[in-house]
Amino acid sequence: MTNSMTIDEQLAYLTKGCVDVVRLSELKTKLERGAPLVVKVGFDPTAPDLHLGHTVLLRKMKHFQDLGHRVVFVIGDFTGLIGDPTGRSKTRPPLTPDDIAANAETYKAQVFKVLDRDKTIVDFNSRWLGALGADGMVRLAARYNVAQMLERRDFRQRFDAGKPIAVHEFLYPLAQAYDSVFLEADVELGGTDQLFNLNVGRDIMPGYGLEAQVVMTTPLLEGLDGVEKMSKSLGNYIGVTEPAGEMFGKVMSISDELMWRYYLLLTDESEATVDTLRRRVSDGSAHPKAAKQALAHQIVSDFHGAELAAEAQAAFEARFTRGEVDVESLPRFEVLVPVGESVALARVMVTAGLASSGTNAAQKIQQGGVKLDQEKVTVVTARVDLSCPEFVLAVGRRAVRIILRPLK
RNA sequence: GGCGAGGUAGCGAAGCGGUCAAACGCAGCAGACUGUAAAUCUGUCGGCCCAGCGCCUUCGAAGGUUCGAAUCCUUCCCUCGCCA
Repeated sequence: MTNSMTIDEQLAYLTKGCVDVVRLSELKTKLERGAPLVVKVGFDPTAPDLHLGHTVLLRKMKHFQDLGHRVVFVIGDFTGLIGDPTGRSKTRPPLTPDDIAANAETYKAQVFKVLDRDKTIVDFNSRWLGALGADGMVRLAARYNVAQMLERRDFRQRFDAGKPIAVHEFLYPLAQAYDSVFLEADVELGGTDQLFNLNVGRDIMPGYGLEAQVVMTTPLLEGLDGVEKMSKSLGNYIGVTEPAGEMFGKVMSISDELMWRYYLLLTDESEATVDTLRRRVSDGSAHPKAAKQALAHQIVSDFHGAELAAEAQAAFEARFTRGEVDVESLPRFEVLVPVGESVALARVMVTAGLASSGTNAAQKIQQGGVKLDQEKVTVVTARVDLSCPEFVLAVGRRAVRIILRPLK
């Protein structure tokens, strides 16, 4: 891949999807030298449960690996003590060394689904920041001034509003910057919210006799809703450890518009390729569903391999396009029924989590959304008993397998 | 500490003595349409069941007035503005 690409092609590949590149000319110069670049990226040591939003950055790291560069994955176990003030003021509970080690392992398990394990160096910044000592820290702090710190919007706003800024918060960007000094980074990558911190590294490196690093940021990926950023707490995410079928289905559920963003940020397709496909869809020569399936296939392949991706696609087609139900794969719920008696279907729906209450269940039945073994249920007061001990209960798009067990 | 405004269902926001389980919007859910979606349209959106136009519990909390209160009175709690 490396050999065949011109410098301009490499630049296009590496900057695809990036929001900031400071500066492009410097990146070009570095690439022209032909030597592998040191590409550094810092990560929080907090418990990582990665979703596709995180992989935008990981994928960018991989792009550098593809071109033969050295990627250093820095786990910020030292900076974790400070707590990054970027993500608003949420105090982090201090992590024990055991926690950090465990989290690092979790990272590795997930991160190497995208990154090339053999080309990735994992390091901990306590290794050099811990060794810096108080005097080293003072000398580091001397290289930056308060006016520079206040360029950061977050600090500026709090300063102007008279809200407290703890002194150690200033140390966070500095410590992160020192990571770049120690590693002699050529490039540092991060999310757009990291731009300030990354630039601090740029600023102080020349003072250590180093060439300033190039700073590149990747955008926040929108979640399944297409509006909010992808996040676990908003429930609009696709986790990297999710089963292939889940993942495929979730990708298929995004809007057509959002699909192009995912194409750009979650695949290795070039911008030109994506644009072409987009044009073909809008002029009708390609089907949007086919395009989205191809996207889902690519994404699922990254995490589960092409074979499972193909299976997921086949299952999706069967389930949604042809309306088949794979009984075996449905979640099962057991319901106890007293011998000789019956149970209201509405109650069963609640037990299986298909309705929030009996009233809610009754409404769904009235609205024609409930099917028992493919038969639409129309009677609100329908009951089930042991004469039919097993059936598929479907409510809207969701279906579960109900198994009745005799009680006593 | 002083003055003012307010607390209504997941959120936003009406209601200000009966016809209020509470308008309306958003979110949610179900149906139609479809490509799985989006958009659109329809319905629904406190709970219980023997499903009637039945019953129970709601409008910051506790008391009170009244045949009857989310709506009036009292006390308390909390939030938000403004002044110190």
